[in-house]
Amino acid sequence: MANLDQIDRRLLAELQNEGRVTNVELAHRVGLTAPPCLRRVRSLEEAGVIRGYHAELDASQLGFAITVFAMVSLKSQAEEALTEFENHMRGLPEVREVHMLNGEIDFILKIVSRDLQSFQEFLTSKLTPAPNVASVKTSLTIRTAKYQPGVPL
Amino acid sequence: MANLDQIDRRLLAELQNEGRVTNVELAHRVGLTAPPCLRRVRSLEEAGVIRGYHAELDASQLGFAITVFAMVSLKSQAEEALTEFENHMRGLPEVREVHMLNGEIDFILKIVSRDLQSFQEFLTSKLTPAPNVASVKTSLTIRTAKYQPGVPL
DNA sequence: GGTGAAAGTTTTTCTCT
DNA sequence: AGAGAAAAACTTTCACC
Repeated sequence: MANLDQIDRRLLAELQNEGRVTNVELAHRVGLTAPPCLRRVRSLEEAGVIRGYHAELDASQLGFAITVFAMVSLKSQAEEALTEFENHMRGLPEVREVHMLNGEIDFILKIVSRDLQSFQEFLTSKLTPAPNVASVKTSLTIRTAKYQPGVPL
Repeated sequence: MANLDQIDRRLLAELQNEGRVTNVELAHRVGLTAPPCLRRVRSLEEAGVIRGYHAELDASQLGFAITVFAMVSLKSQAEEALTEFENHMRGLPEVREVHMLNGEIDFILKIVSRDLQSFQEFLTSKLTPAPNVASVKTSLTIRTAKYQPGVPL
């Protein structure tokens, strides 16, 4: 775990909220001048504390009306079976997130599709037949009331 | 839904993957010069197709070891009860995502905490006593095998 | 680890097509 | 809408504290 001071934390909080803020503005907000601020950002990127930057897009305006959470149980929980399933999921573009959980459900997936039809097609032809799958329960997202990716800095 | 051509889609795909790419580089990748490329990006921001930019941070390096999915059922599904619950959740920084679902479970929440103790504290003192909550089932994330926020452009 | 100034890029505006 | 040139702003390096 990286050694981070208060300035680093504020800097990361700013970048998490506003990933394209300019370095001068960022420096100003955290009380530094531009060069040391940039050095800190670069070093946080190097260290992998900052994993990358992403534009957040409006799925519905792009024609992706359907967001689904799928709870998946596997037939075997052997490490080999788990990683085979994970690798398979990495190859499916509709599957945006794969989280391995404790308890009854082995994985929760976040799936984004254009419409119900293409989701059903995906479910029956791609997800259910994936290696080791015992059961899949899906829930449609009616609406997303809060979406603040990241950590509560 | 916005009128988007192929150039817009490629541009959005690039920004979703690499949110801090420079405008000149972005222009080059989509086959434009810088000025029209910037005009397109600004207009997509204006239209809300681009909702914002975020740095993706490594939660564990920042001392947030615990990611939990909580499945919440409410006592009432009247719209007023739903929005009251949602508004309450918006005020809790540990709760990063709130998705309303169809079926048995009313909401799925993504919660990020520093450790098990602070999560338990949060669960018993903040989440379970929230207005209208009938039941909460939580699952700890063992590992996240895929995390590609956004849409499959 | 921070500062100030200078050099190199990039963003942004303007004008033209 | 897109292109090229010019102005403004930002990033990045350097020498110094």
